[in-house]
Amino acid sequence: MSEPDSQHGIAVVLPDGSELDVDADATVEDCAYEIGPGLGSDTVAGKLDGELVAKEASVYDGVNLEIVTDQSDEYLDVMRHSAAHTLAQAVERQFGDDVQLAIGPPTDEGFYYDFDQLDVDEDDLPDLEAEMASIVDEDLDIEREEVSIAEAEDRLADEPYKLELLEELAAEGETVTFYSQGEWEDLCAGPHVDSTGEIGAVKLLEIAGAYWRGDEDNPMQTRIYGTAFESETDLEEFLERREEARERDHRKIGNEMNLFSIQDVTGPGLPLYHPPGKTVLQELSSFVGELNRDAGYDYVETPHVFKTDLWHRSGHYENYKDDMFVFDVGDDEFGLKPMNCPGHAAIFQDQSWSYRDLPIRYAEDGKVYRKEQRGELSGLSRVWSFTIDDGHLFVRPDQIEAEVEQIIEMIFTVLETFDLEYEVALATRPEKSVGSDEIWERAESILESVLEESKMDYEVEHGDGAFYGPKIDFGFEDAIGRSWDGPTVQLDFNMPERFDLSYVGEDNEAHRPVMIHRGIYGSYERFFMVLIEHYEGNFPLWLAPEQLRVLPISDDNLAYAHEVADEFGDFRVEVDESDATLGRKIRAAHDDRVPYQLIVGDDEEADGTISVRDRYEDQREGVDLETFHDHVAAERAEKRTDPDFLQ
RNA sequence: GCCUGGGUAGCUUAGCGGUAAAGCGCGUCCUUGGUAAGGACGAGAGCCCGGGUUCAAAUCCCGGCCUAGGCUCCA
Repeated sequence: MSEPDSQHGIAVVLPDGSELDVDADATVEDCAYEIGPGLGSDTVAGKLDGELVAKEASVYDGVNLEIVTDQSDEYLDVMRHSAAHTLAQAVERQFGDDVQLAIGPPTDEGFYYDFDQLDVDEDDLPDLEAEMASIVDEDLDIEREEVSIAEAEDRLADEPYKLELLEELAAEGETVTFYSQGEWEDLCAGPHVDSTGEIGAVKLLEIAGAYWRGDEDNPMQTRIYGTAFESETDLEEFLERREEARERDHRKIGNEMNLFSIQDVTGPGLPLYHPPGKTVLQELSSFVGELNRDAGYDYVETPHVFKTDLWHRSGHYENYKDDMFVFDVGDDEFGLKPMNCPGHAAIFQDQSWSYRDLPIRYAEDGKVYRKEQRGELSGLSRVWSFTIDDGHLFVRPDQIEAEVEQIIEMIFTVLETFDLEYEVALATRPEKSVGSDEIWERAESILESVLEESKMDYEVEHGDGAFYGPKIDFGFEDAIGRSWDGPTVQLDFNMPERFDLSYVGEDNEAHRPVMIHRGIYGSYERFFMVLIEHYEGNFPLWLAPEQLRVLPISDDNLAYAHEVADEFGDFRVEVDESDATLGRKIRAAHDDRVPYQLIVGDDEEADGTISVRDRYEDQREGVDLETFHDHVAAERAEKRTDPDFLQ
């Protein structure tokens, strides 16, 4: 930092890297006015070293300052925060002061406010929206006020949750800030817009329960979700996008395409795969099977049920029992497997190994069972029974790096094949963990260097690793924006200890191998969900349950239609034999998301050709059977995303 | 598990105290039709389950099950 010009002045750093000299007691707003009066009057809030603050906040020497105006990306957050306040004000106007306030922040998509002692249901939302609209119409000034802790306690006497927050704030400083609008005020760090009139189009979306501070032992509060935009048009666009996302929901498409069902009689979270769905899963399995074979994996198979002796040994019984299905058979206790690793460790342990044998790589499409909380179950994304494309490697410490690299490469191959978007996180040592400092450090630095080499963006989640080792997680988002874990690579120093795994080293001594857990898809269920939503059910040819459909124009062409189908016998092909018009048959094929339709009428029959139509409504007539066969065979083999014969 | 919605025909939904509806799909027939819904007729519903209120319950009340969206955890 350069020395400020005036003796009592300080310098702040602007986004373009230039420095601005201001008085030592300057606020964000003062700085803005210093830059220009237009910017000064437009200032809504500021960002100090990336943290959103009120425009009244003081700046300090050397801070990176960004001015937030109604043109900034952050403006929506500020405005939504004010909308959350307005919601709370509307609630207290309609339900009285006995309602207790918790917190009300903006979120990625809108805002929420948590209340206690509030009995509200969805029928009340329109009234609350109307009340909010009238608060917006009243154009109440939103005023910021710094208040001593003592006075704040006084003002918040009947707000127990606010008092709890205040206790923590008291440890940080002498004063806190209040924001008021009209008759209503709230303990709040801000920032906010200047008046309720600046809040644009508001919509309340949902009521949900939420534990105070997310802790199950705390009281459950009533959370009202809403969103706000600057204009009605923006709001309508948002609602439309939300509706479109629902159209992509894998549960809806799964039902339409007869991929799977989850039925009351069979139990929750236990999906049944119908023939079309199983077809896709088999294709996925053989794809990863090829990768596994190329990478030197050996397939193994383990039962779904083991005596709990195994789970005691692995530590699952002690740490994971609540999530396991456990039952007695005679005098013995058994459990459905929640993970495949103990079974694989048991296979490894069953013989002696030389350092020359390692790495040993076991693979299994292993079905596991986890007793998740009922309220968490959802479609294929969270189920009780699911199949992991599991792999467990038993490696020497010096082999970790090469193996992790190979796994990451396999994961990339898969993600690129499907053209998926994902996020990557490196999870490091948690407080409670097993293994020496030395091996943790080595393991973490290996994972980190592999990530660095791969040149992908990733986040480090400190302390988020498993107790038995660090891991790299790949995450996906579903149609409605929730994120889910997919591919994963985990190092494990614990299981080898528990199973007393060893190999004989060059020195003729027993050594402890390191175990690597990895899933390329993660779970088939979740990956299937991601794919269904990613493609909106329009699977690439190689995955499509029905790849080709022959549509005869009239019954007279039925025999020829079957001849054509026979020519494509190495594909999943059907003939539409229904008594429907051609238009109807085309419509049905589109609805069923068949990649290619082969239309055959008298013309085609006469010269032994087909008319090829794809899911984009493009069509070519008089296509030679062999030409088309060569094309689709290549399209399938190369796992191309879109049917491209006509493109 | 907890909070707030929802559960009516194979699917999507209407009905919300008084004889169970519609569209799609399905079946039969007519039609043999050249590019995203040809026509007629028909079958198909313990209105999620159990209790209660009522002359009368799909509808109101209570309990359960399932489901959607949240909260904590996880592939």
